This record gives sequence, C-alpha cells and structure tokens, in this order.
Amino acid sequence: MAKKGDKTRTDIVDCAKDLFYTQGYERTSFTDIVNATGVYRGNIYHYFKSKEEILEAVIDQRLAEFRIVLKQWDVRHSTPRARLMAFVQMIASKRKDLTRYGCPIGSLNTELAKDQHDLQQSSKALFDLFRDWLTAQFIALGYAAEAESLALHLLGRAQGIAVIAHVYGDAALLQGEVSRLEAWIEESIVQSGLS
Amino acid sequence: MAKKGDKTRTDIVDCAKDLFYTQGYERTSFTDIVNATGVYRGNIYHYFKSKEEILEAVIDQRLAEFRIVLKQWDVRHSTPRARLMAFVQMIASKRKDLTRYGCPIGSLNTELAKDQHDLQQSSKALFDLFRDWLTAQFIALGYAAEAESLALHLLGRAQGIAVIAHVYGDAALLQGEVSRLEAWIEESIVQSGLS
DNA sequence: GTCTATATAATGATAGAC
DNA sequence: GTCTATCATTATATAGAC
Repeated sequence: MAKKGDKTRTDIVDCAKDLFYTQGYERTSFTDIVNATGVYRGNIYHYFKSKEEILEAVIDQRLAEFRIVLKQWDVRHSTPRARLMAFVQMIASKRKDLTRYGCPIGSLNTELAKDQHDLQQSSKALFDLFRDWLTAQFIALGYAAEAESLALHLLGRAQGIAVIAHVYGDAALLQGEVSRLEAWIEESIVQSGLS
Repeated sequence: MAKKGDKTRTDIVDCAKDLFYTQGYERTSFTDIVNATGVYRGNIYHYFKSKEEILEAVIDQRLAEFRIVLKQWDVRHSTPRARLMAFVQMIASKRKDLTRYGCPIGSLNTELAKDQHDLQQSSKALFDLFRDWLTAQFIALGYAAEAESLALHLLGRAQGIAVIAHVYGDAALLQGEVSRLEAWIEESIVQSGLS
C-alpha cells in the first residue's frame, strides 16, 4: 500500500517535526530540512509547495498522533480520574524533552501567535484537542458548566510547568510541579462528590 | 546630561523592545528596526555591533524597568501578602498585551531556550529577578526551605495563564485564572500560619 | 555622529534536464 | 519521481564619504 513517494513525504514531515520542535519554526531553514532528510532541495518542493505547507503537515501529524494517544487513554482507563492522571503522567514521562525544548504544542503556538500569524489557527487545534478531551473528563466528574474552565486551567498549569522547566532546564522542578498537579486533581474529584 | 547619541540609542532599544515582543526576536529583521526608528542602517551599527547586541540591551532595559517595579511594590506594600497580590494584579492589568502577544519574559525565553541559544542566559535573568523577589515574600511568610519552590510555582502559574490567554486571545479567561491564583495565595498565607 | 552605497551570505522558491 | 543549477529576495553586516 505504501508507495515510494509516501516514504519520502513521511521522512520530510518527520524531520521537519523534529527540527521545528528543537529549533523553532522560524529558526529552521529549508537547508536544515534538506540536510536532515537527505532529500534534494527541489524534491521537497515536489511534495510541499512552501515551508508553511510543511508546517501544516507537521501539525496534522501531531494531531493524528495525539488523537491516538487520547483514544488509548480512553480504552486503558475507565474513570475520569485515571484519565486525568494519565494526562499529567505524560508530562512526567516526557520530562527530558520538555526541559530541553519546551512543550511542542505550547512553544509552537507561542511562536506562531505573535502578531496574528496565519498558521496559528492550525496549531491552536492542538490545544483544542486536549481542551475538549479534558473537558469531557470534567463533565464525567459532574462539573457540567465549569468543565471547560477546569480543562483550560489544567492545560494552563501544564503549560506553566513546561515553560519554567524549559527555562531552567530542570527536570526535578518539573517533577515537583507534576505532584502538585496530581494533588489538585485529587481535590477536584473530592469536590465533585464523585470520589 | 543626556547627549544626542543617547537619545538615538534609546530610540533603537525602545523600538526593538517593542518589535521583539510583538513579532518575536527571530522574525524581527534589521530592516524592521530601521523602519520603526527612522535611524539609518549604518547608524544602528554605530551603536550596536549586531542584532544580538541590541537584544542584550533590550533585556537589560527590561531588567532595569522590572527592578523599579519591584522596588515600588516593596515601598507601596508592607506585607508579603499585598506584595504577592501586586504581582498577580500586574497580570490582570497587562491583560490586553498578554492576550495579544503573550508574556514578554516567557515568550522571549521560550524562543531563546530552544536548542541552547546563547542569549537565553541573559533572558533567564528576567525570570531570576522575579523568582528571587517572590522567594523573599514566601520567606517572609515563614516558608523558609519551601519558599523558592513556591516562588517558581507561582511564576509557572503566571506563565501558564499567559500562554493559554495568548493562544486563545481571551482576556476573560485570563481574568478567571487570575482569580484562582489569588485564591491560591490566600490559602498559602493561611497555611503559613501568618494570617 | 550622519548618511549612502554595497558586500556577502542565507533565505525561500523555481526551472527544467533526466 | 530524481537531481542540478540557479533565481529573486532578504538577511546581517561593512566601508567610507561627509
């Protein structure tokens, strides 16, 4: 099923995803992508008509990957409590990359949202994905109208942890903040009366 | 006392500060600075030998400005509680810029910390400034060993709020998160036994 | 210290032979 | 679909007359 061109295309997206994350979108040049992939310059333009289009493909891939992760959590964990904890545990498990390069979603959005960048609309979808999933968990906890606000609070807490851990390159700091976040979730569950 | 050249230099730093904040450092070109200041190309190089050097001057100015703010808070507010509230209130009062361009400290650090950028060492000092001041407040509340951890927690919460409000361009969201943060400070003060 | 002209390298993007 | 050569533009940075 997988054609030849598909592999090249996938290689480009994989490499670009990594470079955009570790260096930032703006700082990553076309030449960087050429060198990292080994794909010839003109050839990349055969698959994507611009650097922006590569970024869109990268965002689409991240969206697809995260949708799979969320689906796995839904299958693996039956309670909203366990699902929220899975979200927080992801932060802990990714602590190495988070401290070195920041959050792949947050740092990209922060870069693109400057001065109404067009592409930010696409990258915002990554936040929407988690916001909606988290909202569903809080609704399951009985929060109803408050649910989205709690979801955004949790997302924000996660972002804050990533920013500070990134700036200070401190994984232990991240771990400590993750513990606080777990405690907050426990409190929220107690308050919901669904403990 | 203020010489002619000082004004030109100040103009360059002021404009660059604004551009780096609203557009990001990487996305801001030398030409952008030339156009915004009206200072001739070669003339800018008379004051700064590189774009990086302009950024260092911008960071130094931000440091100086924030030191003044912190000093004012020290004078104006006599209790650590009031000082911490002043910090949180700053977020609320800057909500318009924060939702449009993100946090000037956080977004700059996020950009520069990618892949060990040299300049991040300078921008990190902006975080250190607030971290140390906040730590002093928590020490005054009797937290001692925990103080720095609480300071970084508070800084992280502030960063998370800025990221989410920026991504969603939502000032009301920011306001709601600020309220949560105020509640958290109240709790911390109660727990410290110094209420 | 002011201003013009230009150097030099890098950028994203194309054209077109194979 | 592969590969080379190159375009046009923009980037940061300099040289040097005034």
